[in-house]
Amino acid sequence: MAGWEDIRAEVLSRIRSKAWPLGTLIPGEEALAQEFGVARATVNRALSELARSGVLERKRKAGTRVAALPVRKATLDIPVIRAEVEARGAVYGLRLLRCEMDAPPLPVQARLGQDLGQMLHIETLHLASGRGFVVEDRWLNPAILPNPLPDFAAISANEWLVAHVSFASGDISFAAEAASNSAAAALGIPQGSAVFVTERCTWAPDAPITWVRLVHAPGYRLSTVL
Amino acid sequence: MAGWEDIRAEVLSRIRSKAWPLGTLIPGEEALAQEFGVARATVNRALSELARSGVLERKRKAGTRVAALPVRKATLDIPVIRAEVEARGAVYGLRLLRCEMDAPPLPVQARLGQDLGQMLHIETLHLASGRGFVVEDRWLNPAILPNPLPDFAAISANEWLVAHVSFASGDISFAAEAASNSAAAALGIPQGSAVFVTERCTWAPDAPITWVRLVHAPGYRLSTVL
DNA sequence: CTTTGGTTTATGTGCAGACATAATAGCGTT
DNA sequence: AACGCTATTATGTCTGCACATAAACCAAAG
Repeated sequence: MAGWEDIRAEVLSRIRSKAWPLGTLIPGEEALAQEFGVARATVNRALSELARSGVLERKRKAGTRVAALPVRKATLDIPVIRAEVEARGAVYGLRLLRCEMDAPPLPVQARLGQDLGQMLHIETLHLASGRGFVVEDRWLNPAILPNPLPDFAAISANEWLVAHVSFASGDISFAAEAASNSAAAALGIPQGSAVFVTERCTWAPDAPITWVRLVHAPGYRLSTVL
Repeated sequence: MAGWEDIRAEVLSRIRSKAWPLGTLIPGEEALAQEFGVARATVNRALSELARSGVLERKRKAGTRVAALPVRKATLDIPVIRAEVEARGAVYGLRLLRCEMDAPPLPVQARLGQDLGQMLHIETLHLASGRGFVVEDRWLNPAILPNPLPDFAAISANEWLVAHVSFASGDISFAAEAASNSAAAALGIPQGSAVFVTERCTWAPDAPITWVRLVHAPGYRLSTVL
């Protein structure tokens, strides 16, 4: 019995054994379906998965070819911070450092693509079993926030947002930086330590929602399987 | 005409509008298919995509529910370094710093899960328009390498491997660290600078292939859309 | 020679029906 | 009450067919 996963495995092994070298045009779905004795839809499913993972490149009419420079596609899980802390077996806690209206700095305005005037600025220290885990520096567009606003000292902005504000698109980026004075102080680490920084920007269909910067405590690793 | 993307959009909007709150069990595929006037397969496709992106959780018999704590899933592309450099409009170059058999340090042995004895140790400096871009520190399992080995001063181990060695599984992780003496020297940056580090470990079906550590020059960002 | 437009063709997606599988819920037994 | 078996049920997948669509190719027109 040949399922789509079997087809995928067989195709993969042909690629890896160089029966179908990099860049080759492989047989069409119809031909493969006949060869494997399955329906074309099954072959389609298998090839689509392989294309999604970057092993194949497919174009209508042009056919399917083995990717010349395979680009591995890894999927990262971006959990809510509380879940991340609890997944490590630690007790989650948070401390609200700041929550006020303010004018965002220029880089933030630039990333949001427009000047929204005053925004809600929230800084939160997330704790794992009492130790600083990550500092969250967030700017929120007040115009799109549903009411009532919660007590951000009790529920993190991070978590409240995913539950109460729909988002349409966004981007995320990761970098290494030297810890700033304030972040280092909040995390209790030497100023200038190498820290892992996540920056995220999310948008509702028509307006920006939030820009957030997470400064992780030293030792943080982001990992996934390939 | 309702395609699976329309169904996906409609389901998403119901979730975001709280018509189906977080954690809710949503109607079965059959019911939705009837409501939308499409085949069950079409609903299945839409719901499967949403589950893949972390918005829904599906279990046989248990039904489909809106994820209680939405875990965003972001897909990152892991290109070959040369492609990454060229995508930035820079000219790619490489310099082989070391290529010799040696005993890997304990942490590497640990990550590979076994002591393989002597391994091939390759250090490469990748250049973008003449400037240091990333230092690659790689340990290769000599037992699984196909012959002949190329001239690693002409083609990077990175690139040669994806083209010549099949891989079955692997993991990847990212962290921020202070630059070591040797890495800082190779990249021409102050020792102790915050650098973005990628560590990857790949396996053939039955034996380890390689462990690699990439130290990126300051300013490197890894980004993707959500 | 270049451009335009139709034809061909491989993939993308749809439908209806069927069986497979996993996991729950309920039943009965000990 | 605890355990294990079975029936139920929602999702997962396959088949075979159909039509839609994008893109390459080729031929005709300018």
